[in-house]
Order: sequence, then structure tokens, then C-alpha cells
Amino acid sequence: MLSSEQFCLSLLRESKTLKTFKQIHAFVSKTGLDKDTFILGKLLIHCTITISDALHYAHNLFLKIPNPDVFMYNTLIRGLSESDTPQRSIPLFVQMRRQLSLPPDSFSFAFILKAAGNFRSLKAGIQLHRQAIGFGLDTHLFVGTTLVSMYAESGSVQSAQKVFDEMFEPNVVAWNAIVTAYFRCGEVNGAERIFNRMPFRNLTSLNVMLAGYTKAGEVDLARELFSQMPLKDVVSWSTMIVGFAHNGCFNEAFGFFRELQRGGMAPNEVSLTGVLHACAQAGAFDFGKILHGYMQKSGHLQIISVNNALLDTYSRCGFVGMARLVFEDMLEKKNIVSWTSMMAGLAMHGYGKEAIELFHQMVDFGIWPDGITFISLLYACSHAGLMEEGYRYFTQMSKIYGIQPAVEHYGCMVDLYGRAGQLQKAYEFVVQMPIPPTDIIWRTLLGACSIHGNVKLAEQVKERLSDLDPNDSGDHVLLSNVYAVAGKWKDVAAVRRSMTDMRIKKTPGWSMIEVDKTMYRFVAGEGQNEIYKEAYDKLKEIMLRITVEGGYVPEVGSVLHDIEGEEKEFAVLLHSEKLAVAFGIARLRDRRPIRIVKNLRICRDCHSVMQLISKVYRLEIVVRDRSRFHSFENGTCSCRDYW
DNA sequence: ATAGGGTTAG
Repeated sequence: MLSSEQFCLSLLRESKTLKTFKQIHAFVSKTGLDKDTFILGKLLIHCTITISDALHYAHNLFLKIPNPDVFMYNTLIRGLSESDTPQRSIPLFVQMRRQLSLPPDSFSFAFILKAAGNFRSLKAGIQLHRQAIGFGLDTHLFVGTTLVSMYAESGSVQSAQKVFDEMFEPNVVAWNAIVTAYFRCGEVNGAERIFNRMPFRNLTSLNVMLAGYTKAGEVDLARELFSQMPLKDVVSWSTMIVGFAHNGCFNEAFGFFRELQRGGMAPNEVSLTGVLHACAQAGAFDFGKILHGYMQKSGHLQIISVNNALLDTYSRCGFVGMARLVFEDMLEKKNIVSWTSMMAGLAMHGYGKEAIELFHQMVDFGIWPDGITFISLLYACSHAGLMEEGYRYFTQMSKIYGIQPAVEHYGCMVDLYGRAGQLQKAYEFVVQMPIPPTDIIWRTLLGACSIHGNVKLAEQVKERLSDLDPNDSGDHVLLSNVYAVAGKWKDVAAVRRSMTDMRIKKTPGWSMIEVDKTMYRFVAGEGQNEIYKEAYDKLKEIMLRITVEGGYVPEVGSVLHDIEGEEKEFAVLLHSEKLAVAFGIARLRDRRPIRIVKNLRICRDCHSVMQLISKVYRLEIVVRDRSRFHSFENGTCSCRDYW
């Protein structure tokens, strides 16, 4: 015979959704079981930790408890510390501290310090550390480890080391935390030194090293260590896949994912989101589709984060319709990341109005937008030329939604005005910003000057950039492009000379194309191998055909060279997107669109070449450049020459 | 009585 208490607990164990939880809650209130503090504690932690997206409900439940105990406080502090507003846990901790009958325990400090680390407040962290000392809990194994992580998050590796040194018997978890602290603060050598001194290691310690190395950009060191590891778990594999994706090693990410599967280990949501992220960056649609097929069978499509990554992959591969299908299939499981990614996807394909509509649907659905949502929304307005709408949402974000615009939002506004040709307005906006404009803000404005050929303003803006970040090659190239479009070849030459004097090299443009599930990368002016030869040969044939059949005339304005005539034409001919498209046509096996991913913005000449190829060859070409998608079909582009 | 620290994602 079950007691009503046991019955209630067994019901809770089965409850995974807020809906079933509410039923249990109603039942418990009716039977008066909620007078039992143990049951009440169980209800609170279940709602906070087990049920996803129910923190709001948990908070309300907590507020109705007349005299919450330490466990209840700790539970809600924990929930808030893991939320996107960890600073909200502080007032709760303060409230608990006011009640002297409720002394905080090691759990309280572990959770509240985690929160301080999450919102990177060294000030709050130091104060909490002092209080922990007062309760004699600072050397507690768990509290001490959290202190180490908190100081690392706040950038103070010395304090982390000091806390660690005072711990009585640090175990392997504490050692791992201090190694991570060094990596976190950018000290790879320090991390290695501690790692070599560790008295004991397990697999996780090696995984810590793998993660640290890849985050520091040391892919080769990670690879070397990985190959020496006698035992590897799914975290080791996922770490490598994610690390490759972060460092632009896409084929390696694909290869490791395949090997993980071949070894009989089951990929988890992290390895999957990692490899999808690689597909998204590389524009690897074919590999992405294979992953989608795998996930349909494996059951990973139940996981929200995996769906979000898949959605993003489809949009970044140029298939915004597929992205929309994934999005709709998520039904009511869509979270703020899903909505924001879908808005960004529509925006980068030029569907500004649709992105705005989605924003309103999201709000109606009951999801409150955050700062990132507004970046997508403003980006959508700017890429669709919706200047007034953009300004309206910028005003609304603080007035209606209570979100203070960050520098990124100001950047979106500069882009919005600049792209639309309102350069004076954009400049005035920058000058009256309440926060100091960063190099990125000025660079956005310089980009707009380059699109609209405003030499005078470009020179002014470049001055500011020379103070903030004089060595950015892109800035020099933009300025030189402004001069080139205006036909000021002497000034172009001067920029080029100063670049040589300052030893600034132009960031090489590259373009990638996926053929047979492998990414091929072309760099302008490079290449002696067979692949390049194949591309060059095809390109010559293509250029001849579009000249004869399409009336192509080279546009040499966007070339950074103080060279004349024929040579200039030759330089544009070498642009990487032309090589990639030629290679794609050479290897063409069906009428599928040719898809290219490029690291910089597409130039005018390449843009018109793509238009002509799409017409003469009756082929669809999709180019994802640094800022948006261009879909070429029958001689026109989806960007309507607005980029 | 109930829970917690280190590695992979967003």
C-alpha cells in the first residue's frame, strides 16, 4: 500500500512537461500535501530542474511559500544561476541572508558563486568569497572548486590559483578546474604546467586539455594529444569535432564525426550540433542532409538544440525553405533560439518582411525577445531596405521590451542607414551614440561609403579607424575601393604603398564549394595543383562564352592594384568565387544549383559574371558572402543589387 | 530525507 506521499513522488518521477506538473501541483494542493515541506521542496526542484522552461512557474510557486527553508532557497538560486539572467539570484541570496535563522550552507555558496561566474561579476564574486570565508566554507571542496571557476570566468587566474592553493585536499575535479582556469584566461603554458603537476588524472583531465587547446586555436596540439589517448569517450570526440568546426577545419570535423560513428560509439547532441555547425559554416548541404537523415532514425530530432542547429545549417546552406520546414516541425517546442535563428535565416535571404512577421508571431506565442532577437530583426530591416521599420524597432526595444541597446544594435542601425545610402544620417547617428563607437561601428560606415562611393566621408572615417585599429587590412582595401570606383588611381596607389610600408597584407579572399561531400577551397591568385588547373581551364571557357553570348564587359573598379588595363582584368579573373563556380561547372553532374561560400563580400564584377553565367548556362547559382545570400537565376540576383 | 564542483553545444 502506497502512502499519499510516496504516490505523489511516483507521479513526479513520470512528469516531464509543465502540463503534467500543473496537474500534480493541483492535486497536491487539494489534498493538503503541500503543507509538507519535504513534498513542497520536491515540487520546487522538479519544476526548476527537471521541467524545461518552467523557471517562471517555479518562481511563482516559491513566492507563495510562507517560510521557505534553505533547501528551497538553494533550489531557486540554482535555477536562476543557470538561466539567462543569473544576476537575479543575488537578491534571493540577500533575502535568505537577512533571515539569521537560515544560515547558508555549502550548496548555497556553490550555486550563488556559479551565478556570479555566469554573469562575470568579479565584484559580486569577491564579496561572496568573503562571506564564504565567514562561514568557514571557502575551503570546502565543492565551494572551493566553484570559487576557482568563478575567478577564471572573471579573468583573474591569480585569485583562482590562490583559492586552489588553500584547499586542503584538492581532488581531480579541483585540479581540472584550475587547469581550465589557466586556459580560460588565455595562459596555455600555465595550463600545461599545472597539467604536468597533477597527481592524478582521469579521462576528463585529458578532455579538459583537448578543449583548452582547441579554444586557444592550437588544433595540432589537440590532435596530437587525442591520438595518444588510449581511451576516448564521446566527450573526447565531440570536443575534437567542435574544436575543428571553430577553427575552420571542416573536412576534419566531418571525418571525425564519421569515425566516431564507425567506431560504434553513439553521437550525442553535442557532437551532432558541432558537426552541423561545421556544415553551416562551410555551406555543406549534402553532408547536412545526410545528418538530417541519420537524426530522423536516431531520435535526436526530439532535442531542441539539435533542431536549432539543423535549421541554421539549412538556412546557411541557402535552403531557407528547408529551414522553415524544420522550424514548423518543432511545433510548440520552439524556444527563443529557434525563433531568432529562423528570423536570421529569412533575413540573410532578403525576406525582411517575413522576418518581421515572425517576430510578432513569437511575441504573440508568449516568448519575450532578447538582445539577440533584436540583432536579427534589425539585420532583417537593413538587408531588405526597411529603414523606417528598423528605426521603429530600435526605439521599441528599450521602450517596450526593456532591452538596452548594446554596441551591436547601434552597429545594425549604422548599417541600416548606410546601406540605404543615407550616409549623412548614419554619420550623425554614430556621432550622437551614448556609448563610444568601436572600430566595428566605423568600419560599418566605411563599408557603406564604399558601396555608395562617398570619397569624402570615407576619408574622414578612415582617419578615425587609423586611431582605433590602424592595422586592419580590410579598412585599407575599402578605402582603396572607394578611390578605384571614383577613378582616383593615384590615391589607390597611395593606399597600396602605405599598406606595403606598414607591412599590411590584404586578407586573402577564399571561396568554398562542396563536391562529393568534400569541401574545396579556392584562394585568389594561388594554386599550382590539378584542382586549380581544372578550375582555370573551365573558367577561360566560361568567360569566353559569357562575353560572346552575354555581352560581358569587365568591371575593374573593385580591384586593389595600381596596374593598368589588361593586368587589372586578369586580377579580377582570379577572384576565388569565379574559380569555385568554374570548378563546380566542370564537375557538374545534374542541374542542381551551384552553391558557393565566400569569406568576403562579393565584388561587382563577380556579381555580374554570376548573373551572366546563370543566364547563358541556364544554371542557378547561390553565393553566400560575408553579409548575405545572392541567388542568381536567369540573369538576375535575389539581392536586387542591394548589398 | 531532497541537490552541488571539472570536459563537449546554444
